[in-house]
Amino acid sequence: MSGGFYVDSAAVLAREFYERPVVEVARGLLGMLLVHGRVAGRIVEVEAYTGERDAAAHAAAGLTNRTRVLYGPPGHAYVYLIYGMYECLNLVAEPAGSPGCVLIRALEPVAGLAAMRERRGVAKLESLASGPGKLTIAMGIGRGHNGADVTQGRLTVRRPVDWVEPEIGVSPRIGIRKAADWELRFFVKGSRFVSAVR
DNA sequence: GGTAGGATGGGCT
DNA sequence: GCCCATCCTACCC
Repeated sequence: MSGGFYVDSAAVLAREFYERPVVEVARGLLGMLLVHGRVAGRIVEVEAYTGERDAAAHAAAGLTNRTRVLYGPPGHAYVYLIYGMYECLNLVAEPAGSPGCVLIRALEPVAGLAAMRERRGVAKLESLASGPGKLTIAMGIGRGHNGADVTQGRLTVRRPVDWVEPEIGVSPRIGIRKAADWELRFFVKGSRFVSAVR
């Protein structure tokens, strides 16, 4: 199973998609395809990080070397190392100067399953990309992609031809200590591929 | 089914 | 020096 035609016929999202309030972008990303070369997954879980007033966001530290990408134009990747071992992928939203971003938290594997299984060292479909650290490994995404433009090139987000707005579940964000009660996690209701059911 | 603890390194105070 | 937007293993029901 290649999934090649299904992926290739999906239109790449343009910069305008990302140039909106971050919560709209986060919800809008559910059901879209994250594509890296021949590997692809459907986005089923995301979190919004809303900028400098959001204590859980990296942007709460203001403009630093690390957060520079967040202050740039939307539609770029922000990738950082967490816990010394894992990398997390975010997509920059809102106009330049407004540091909102969306953390991609889980994917349903769609294409390149053999490569995903090899990179992850596990076979079970539900375990390949059901977490922010897992999916970057499965997709072959790392800090080298920090700042990459996801509206063109090898790493893109695309709208599949059969996309319909999914039924969306909402919950607090996972694994944070600050602003822990803000309901900014969005996921595809009923998906077996999310990192947590609620 | 569940959870406690450790691996591991960079960013920021 | 402290704090992490995590994951896996070991161990216990």
